[in-house]
Amino acid sequence: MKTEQAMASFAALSQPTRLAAFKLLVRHEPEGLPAGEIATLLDIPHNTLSAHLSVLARAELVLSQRQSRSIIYRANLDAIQAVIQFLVNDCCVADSVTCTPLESTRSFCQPQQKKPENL
Amino acid sequence: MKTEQAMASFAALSQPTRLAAFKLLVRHEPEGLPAGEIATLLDIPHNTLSAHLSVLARAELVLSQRQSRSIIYRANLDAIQAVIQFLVNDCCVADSVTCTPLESTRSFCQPQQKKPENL
DNA sequence: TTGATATGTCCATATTATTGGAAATATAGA
DNA sequence: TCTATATTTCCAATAATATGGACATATCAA
Repeated sequence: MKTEQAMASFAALSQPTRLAAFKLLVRHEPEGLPAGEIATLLDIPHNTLSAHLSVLARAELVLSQRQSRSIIYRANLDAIQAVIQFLVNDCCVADSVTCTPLESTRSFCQPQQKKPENL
Repeated sequence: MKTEQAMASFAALSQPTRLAAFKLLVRHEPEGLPAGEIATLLDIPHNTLSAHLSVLARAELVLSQRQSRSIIYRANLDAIQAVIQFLVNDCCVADSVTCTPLESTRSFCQPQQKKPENL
């Protein structure tokens, strides 16, 4: 993962509404949630949420797909896994520190059930 | 780890100079580096760095200790480990996702040699 | 006590982020 | 087509953050 993308992810997750939205979407994997329902559940105006979702999307932490009139947002678990790997490999590896090899971080977030094909 | 502290950590790491400073300190574990040397190595004014180090310190990502005229900064590996755990447990755990249990993340950043007593 | 060194604090400026009203765009159904 | 619904974009006000010059504080050595 590039440093720029890691920083974009950190910036995205450093804002309360965005962190709440992301966690909400993680809890609603793999179906996702329409933007309007996220706004309702978090009790914030739809246009404010839209701005926050676009920040999350730019950081690639969420994916979206239009479904009829709604736009369904989903957490990008691969991306958050990459952020975790970045922290382990780029921020956590000191001369005097043993880290588990890169491969073993891959086991962190493995979907149990197949993701739907339509995203 | 509290959500507030996790967000403070994300905010701290989302700024290029601060991320560079933190990574530099990780690479210089466990001796740490004086503030002035960090400023020199990153080529930024000492007062600008001082402001950034105080953000990292407020997020508890770095620890400091005065040593004569210098103030030695060190990366707080326990804190970055806690951030990783936060991501795994709070952001990565969806209904359909298996994560390795909390304990196994502890093995990530284990110092090989004893830390010096004076911090 | 004086001078040099190391770092932090104060402050003003510049930049970026957040917020939400109003209008625009996209879709669906009658 | 017209209307309702879902979401985004535009825009302007406000708030937060970043930057670095000037000054303050802390330490040491002579």
